Amino acid sequence: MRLSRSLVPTLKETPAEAQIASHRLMLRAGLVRQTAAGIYAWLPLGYRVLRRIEQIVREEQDAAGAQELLMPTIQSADLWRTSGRYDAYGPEMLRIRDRHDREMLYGPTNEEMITELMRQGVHSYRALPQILYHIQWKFRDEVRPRFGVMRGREFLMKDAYSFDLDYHGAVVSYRKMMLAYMRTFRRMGLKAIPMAAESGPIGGDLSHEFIILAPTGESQVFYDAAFEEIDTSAAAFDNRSPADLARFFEQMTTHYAATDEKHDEQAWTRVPAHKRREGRGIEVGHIFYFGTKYSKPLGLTVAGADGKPVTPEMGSYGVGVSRLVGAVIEASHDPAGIIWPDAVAPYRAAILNLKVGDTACDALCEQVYKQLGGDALYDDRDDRAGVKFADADLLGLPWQIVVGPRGAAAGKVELKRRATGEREEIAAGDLLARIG
RNA sequence: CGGGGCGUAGCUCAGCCUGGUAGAGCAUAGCGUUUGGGACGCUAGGGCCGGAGGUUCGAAUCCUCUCGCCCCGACCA
Repeated sequence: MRLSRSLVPTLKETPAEAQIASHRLMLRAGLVRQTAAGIYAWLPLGYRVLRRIEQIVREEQDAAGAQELLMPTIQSADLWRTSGRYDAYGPEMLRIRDRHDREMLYGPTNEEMITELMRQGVHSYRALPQILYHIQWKFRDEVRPRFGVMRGREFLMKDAYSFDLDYHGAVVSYRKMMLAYMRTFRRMGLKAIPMAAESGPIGGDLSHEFIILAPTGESQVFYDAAFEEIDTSAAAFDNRSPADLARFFEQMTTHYAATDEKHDEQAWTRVPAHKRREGRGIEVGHIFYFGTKYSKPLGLTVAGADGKPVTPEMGSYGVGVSRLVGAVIEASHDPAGIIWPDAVAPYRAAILNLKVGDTACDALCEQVYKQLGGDALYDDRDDRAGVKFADADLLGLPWQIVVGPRGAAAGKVELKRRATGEREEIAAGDLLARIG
């Protein structure tokens, strides 16, 4: 992407409304623009990040055996009346009417719809278990949207739903998703800790919030350092093995972890002092088991092995995809700007042409840009070098390739690692090998 | 939904109290000088002062209503 012909409106000054680092940086780096309270347009650079995060979520869902589908944003009120939630949900649900005065709503979640789809298409115990998910925009009419995309009214969410024949099956699905979540967040360079959450009327211990650690997070969190040592890789746990999943779940739930709201001082003192960790956290995921809460009222049954109807046990699993963009920034930035983890960066590198119009500079930049196969943001603006350095730090791509008249003639560039600030001068020909 | 605040140029804001020619910095465009960490000079463009009503000879400024947005609290991926 050539910066001179791109919609990347960077701002030197901070817009007045931005209170937290990620919101400020997303606006300043030209990733998003607010279009209404809690509603954002994703500009080209921000959209690339959103898509990369979405793709990681998708790959880990697929790896867990979940099937992707896509349900609509608009739903009919009748469906929600069947579960009793049309009235129960309250003003947070955006209700609309079409031209025939039919009552519709902009979906805040999809339990009813997925259950109805299963009811229509699945009739035998042989078809279970299944986990289905989609990545779709949701709308929740928050009383007070804030913190940019961290708490927007319209947001992109991955929501998965599991259907099992019995409680034991549901537990396996639950653990499978928990493992997928740990892998998902790790791939984005985030440290996530599952913390026990309110499980609602069903009870039990099957509800966890995933909190990622970030210095500017909303809530104070307390956890056992043992979490940092758990290897969640595919080699450590096979997600097709119930025994592995049980072992994984055991490790995830025996150590202490709680947000300030649920912090238990007595349990905390039982954690060895050198293992106690405190920090700030952001909730980026929530999983829970809720039995037949929706399958029952919506009449979802399958024929069991004995021919008798069985009402499947369900669970649902959410990840705030658009929130993750903000969360990643909260976890990874410095005073100069964003520091994208390699896995989610919109481009691998920024190319800074320090003297546009200089034959050697221009030629070398073009050559490097071509070498990177377009996976670079080429700052070819006819501007002061200072602006380019400042913007490059603000945009936070993993690598900065500085091409100036001094080195260009000799085919040399300066390579800077954004995260560490390390610089080295290398031959342009060695670039690809160096930044792999 | 309770409490507080703000709407003036693309952005940050001054002007309002005490009514009288709509401003600054940054950004943008042109020319020139510049070019290794947010340059300098000159010039130019850009405003229904959120909207409607009222008071007044005259309203960005005073009054009423309205819309939008932000912050604190209760709630949430």
